[in-house]
Amino acid sequence: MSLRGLHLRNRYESMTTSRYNAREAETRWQKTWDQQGVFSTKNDDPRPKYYVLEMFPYPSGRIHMGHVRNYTMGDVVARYKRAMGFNVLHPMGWDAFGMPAENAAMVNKVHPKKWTYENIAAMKKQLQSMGLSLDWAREIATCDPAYYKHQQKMFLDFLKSGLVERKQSKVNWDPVDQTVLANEQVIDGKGWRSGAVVEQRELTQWFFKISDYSEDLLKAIDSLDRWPEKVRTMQRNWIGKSEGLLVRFALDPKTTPNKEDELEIFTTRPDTLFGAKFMALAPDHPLSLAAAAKNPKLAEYIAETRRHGTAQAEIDTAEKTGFDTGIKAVHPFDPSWQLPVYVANFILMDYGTGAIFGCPAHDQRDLDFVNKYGLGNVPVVCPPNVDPKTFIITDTAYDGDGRMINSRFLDGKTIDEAKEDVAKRLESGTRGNRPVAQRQVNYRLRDWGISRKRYWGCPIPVIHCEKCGVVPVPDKDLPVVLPDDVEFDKPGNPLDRHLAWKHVACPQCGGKARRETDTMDTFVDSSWYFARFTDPWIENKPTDRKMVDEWLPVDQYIGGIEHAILHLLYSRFFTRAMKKTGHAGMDEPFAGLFTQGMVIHETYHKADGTFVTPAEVKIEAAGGARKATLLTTGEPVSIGGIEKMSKSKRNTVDPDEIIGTYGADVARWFMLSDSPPERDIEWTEDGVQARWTFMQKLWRIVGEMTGIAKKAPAQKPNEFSERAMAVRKATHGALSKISDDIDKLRFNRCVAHIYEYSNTLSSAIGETEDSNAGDPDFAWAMKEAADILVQLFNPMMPHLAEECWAALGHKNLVAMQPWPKVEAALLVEDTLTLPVQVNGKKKAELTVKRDATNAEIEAAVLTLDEVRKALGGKPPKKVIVVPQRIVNVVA
RNA sequence: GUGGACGUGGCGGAAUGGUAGACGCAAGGGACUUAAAAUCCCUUGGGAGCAAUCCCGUGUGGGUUCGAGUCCCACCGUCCGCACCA
Repeated sequence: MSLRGLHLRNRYESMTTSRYNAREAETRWQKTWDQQGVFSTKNDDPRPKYYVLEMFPYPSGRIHMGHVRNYTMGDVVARYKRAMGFNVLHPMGWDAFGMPAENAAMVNKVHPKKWTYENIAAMKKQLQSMGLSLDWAREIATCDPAYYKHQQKMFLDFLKSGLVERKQSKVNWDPVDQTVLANEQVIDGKGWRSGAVVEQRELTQWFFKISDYSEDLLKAIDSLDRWPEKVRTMQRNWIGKSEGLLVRFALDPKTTPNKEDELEIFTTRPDTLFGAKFMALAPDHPLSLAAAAKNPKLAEYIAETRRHGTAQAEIDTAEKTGFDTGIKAVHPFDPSWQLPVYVANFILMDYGTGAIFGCPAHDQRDLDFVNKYGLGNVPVVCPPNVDPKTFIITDTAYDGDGRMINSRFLDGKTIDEAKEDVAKRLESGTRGNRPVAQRQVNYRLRDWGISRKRYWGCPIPVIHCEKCGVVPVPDKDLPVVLPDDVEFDKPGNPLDRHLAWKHVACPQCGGKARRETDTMDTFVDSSWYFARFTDPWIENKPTDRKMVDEWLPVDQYIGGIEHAILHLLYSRFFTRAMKKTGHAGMDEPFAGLFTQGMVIHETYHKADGTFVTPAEVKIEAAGGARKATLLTTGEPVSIGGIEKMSKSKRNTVDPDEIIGTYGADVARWFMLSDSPPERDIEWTEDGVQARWTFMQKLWRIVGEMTGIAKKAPAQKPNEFSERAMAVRKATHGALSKISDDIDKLRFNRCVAHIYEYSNTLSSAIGETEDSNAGDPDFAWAMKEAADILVQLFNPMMPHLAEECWAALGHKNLVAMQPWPKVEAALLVEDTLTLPVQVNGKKKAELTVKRDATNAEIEAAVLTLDEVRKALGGKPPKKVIVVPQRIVNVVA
C-alpha cells in the first residue's frame, strides 16, 4: 500500500459512522450473492439467452488495471441484461498454458503446474473482490486435462476431416524461447513475445488449414455488423485477397541454365503487359538457384540478399537491386519481343509464384528498379484528360485509372476491359497442351502452424510408429496427459527428453513408437473456450450440441484491440472447423465485439532517468504548475509522458491497493467515467478521489431520501403537484437515457447522466427543508426516485447499490430486481422552449405549447423584441420552423 | 508508402445537420468552523463594456445548407493498422 493510500485510509477510518464503509459492505454483499447463488446460470432456464463474455486472462499472478476496465464493462452489461429479463451467461476462466509458466520454472525452480494454479487462486480472489457477477461454477482452466482432453479429441476429428496437415516447411524459430512462431506471431522479424530476431528453419510442423476458409472468413466479415469497423478492416487486410492471372512466359532455352523453357508469374495487372520491361525472380526461386549454380557472381548476389534481415528499418531503407541472369523471356503476345530476366531482392518467394514481370510506368517498385538499371519505361495507362502524346513517366509511377495506350489491341480500353481481354486471350492460347494463363485468386493468409516445442501446452495426440507412420491416439487413451516429472534445467523441450513418456507401443501394430512431443499453440486453447463455457461439465465430448447451439454466438464479446487479428480470426476458423466435425452448429462465434481502450498513467522519473511508481511520488499543485517529489527522500522527480501502464515504465497502479483503499465500486466507477470505453483512459489520483467523493454523496442522498420516502403512501397517488412531477420527469428521463446508453455501451454518458440526475435529486432534497416535505405525492415521487436511482447505478456500483437498497427498506436484493419501466408520458412536455435564430445565430428563446402550429410559432417569433431588432423593420425573407427543435428567421 | 480513425476550454470529454462546451476534474472566490477535514453555494472558452449587452470561437482554407463541431474538397497535425503482396 502506498503512503498516500495509508493517509487516506486513516482519514477514512476516522470518519463518522454515517459514511459508507465500502470495504466492509463489499465483502458482505459478495458473500450474500455467493450464498444465494444469484449469478449462477441454469442451462434449462426458459427465458431468452444473453451471452456476455470478456476475454479470459492469462494467469500471470495479479490482475492489472486493464483487467479491471475490461471486466467492469462486461459486468455492467451482464447485470443490466439480467435485470432486463435475460438468462445471462457470464463465465470466467483461465488461459492457463503458455511460456511464462515455463520461464518461471527455469528461473524459480517451481513447477509450471504449481505456479499456474497458485496464480489462478490469487487472481480469482482479486476478481472476486471486484464484485463481478460471474458464474464461477463454470470456471475453466485450459491446462486442466478435463479441458484439453476435448481439445485433443477435436484435433483428431479435424485430422480425420482433412483440416489438419503435417508438412515440412520453413518455420520461424525463436532462438530465445526455443520455439516455433506462426507468421502472425512474427512482428518486424522478431518474436512477438521474446522480441528476439527470428531465424528460418526447416521443420516438420502441424498445421490447421485455415487457408481453406480464406474466402469464407473474408466474406463473412460483411455479416459481422456489430464488430468495430477497424477490426473488420484489419481482418480483411490480413486475409489479403487479390485476384490476378498466372501467366506462363516462354523462356529462350538457349539462355537458361538447364534448358528450362518456361517461367510462371503472377500478376494483378495483366492490362499492363505491353508496358513490360523486365522479368524478376525471387532470390530463392528455383530458376535463380539453378542459374546461380552456374554463375558464381549470381550466387554471391543471392547470398548477399539473404544477409539482409527482415527488420523493419532495413526493409524501409533497402534499395531495390537486381542481377541480370542473361536469361531471356518471350512476351506472350509477341514472339519477337524478349525481356531480360533479373533476380531481384524485392521479390518474395512466398507470394504468388515468386516471379513477376515488371511494368515500370505503373508500379513504383518496378520504376525505381528500371531507373537504377537504365531499362526505360513505356506508359500504357493514360490518366483522364491527359494527352497520350505528351504523357511521360519519370520518377513517379502512375497507378490510377485511365485508358490504355501503346498497347496494340488494348488501346482505348479501360483498365478493367483490358484485364478481361488479356485474360481471355491468354486463357484460350496454349503452350504445350496447357493454357498460357489462368485466373487465380491469391490470399495472403497462410495456414496456422500450431506446433510448439514446449512443455506447458496441450500435447498433440499422435504417435509416430516406425512401421505405421503417424497414428492418432485412440479415443479411449485420451487425454494424453502431460507428465509431471520434468526438468527445466536445459533449453529445448522437456517432453522430448522424457523417455518414459515419449516411448510407447504403437496403438495399431504394437511395435516401437514414440509420442509426438510438440504441444499446441496456446491460441488453440482460446479458440473454443467460449463454446466449452456453455456446458463445462460434460465429460464425454467437447460440447453438448444443444447447449452450444443455444448459447452461441456470444452476444457481446469484450477485450483488447491487440487480439483484433490472431485470436479472433483463429476462433472464427475453429468454430467453422467445429461445425464441420459436428461439435457446433454455427460459423461465427462472436455476434457483437467491443474493443476497449488501454489504461494509461503519467510516468515519473528521477534525475538519473530511472522510473518510479506513482505510489512512491507525492504531487503538489502550486500556482497551476504541478511538482513531484519522492515520498521517502523528498528529492524532486520529473513528470513524464502519459503512457500505457507497464512494468518497464513503472507507471502501474495495483488494483488490490485501489480496491483495498477505496473499494471495488470506486475502481469500477472510475473505469466507466469520462473516457469513451473504446478510447484510452488516464488513471489519476484526483480522479479516484472525485469518484470516492461521489460514492459518498450517493450514499448521503439515498440516506436523506429514505427519510422522505418513509412518508410515502403505499398506493401511487392519482395527482402529482408540479414539484413532484418535476422529480418524476427527471427520474424517467434519467431512466430512459441511461438504459439507452448501456445498450449502446456508452458508459461515460451513462455516468454523466447519473451525476446529473443525482444533482437534481440533491436539489429536490434541499427544497424540502424550507417547504412542506410531507406531501404524500412528493414523498411518493421521492421514493420512486430513490429506488430507481439505486437501480440505475447498480450495474456500475453493485455493492453500494445493495447497501442503499437495504437502507431503503427492501428485503430482497437489487441484483435480482427487474429493470424499472419508463413511463413514456413523463418524457413528453406540455410546452417547449424553442431557440430562435436569426440567420443561423441564436437571438432568443420562445416558449410555446407542444401542439402549436408552425404558423402560430412563426407569428409569435416575429413579435419578439430581439427578432424585430435584428430585422430592423424589414420583413423576413423566410422563416424556418423545425417542429420541436428550432426556429430560424432569414433576414 | 498505404489504409483507417481522430483534431472541441487548463484537462477528460458532451452535442439524431438545429441553443457548442452537458457531466466530471482542476483552478479561483464565498458560507459553515477556534482551525482543519467534510459539506454546501458561486465563478471559470476568448475579447470589449459599470451594465444590459455585443463581437469572436470546435486544427487551416474553401464549399454545400435557412443553419455545419457534425456533410463535401484540399491542406496541416496526431494516433493506429498494414507494408517490397507483383
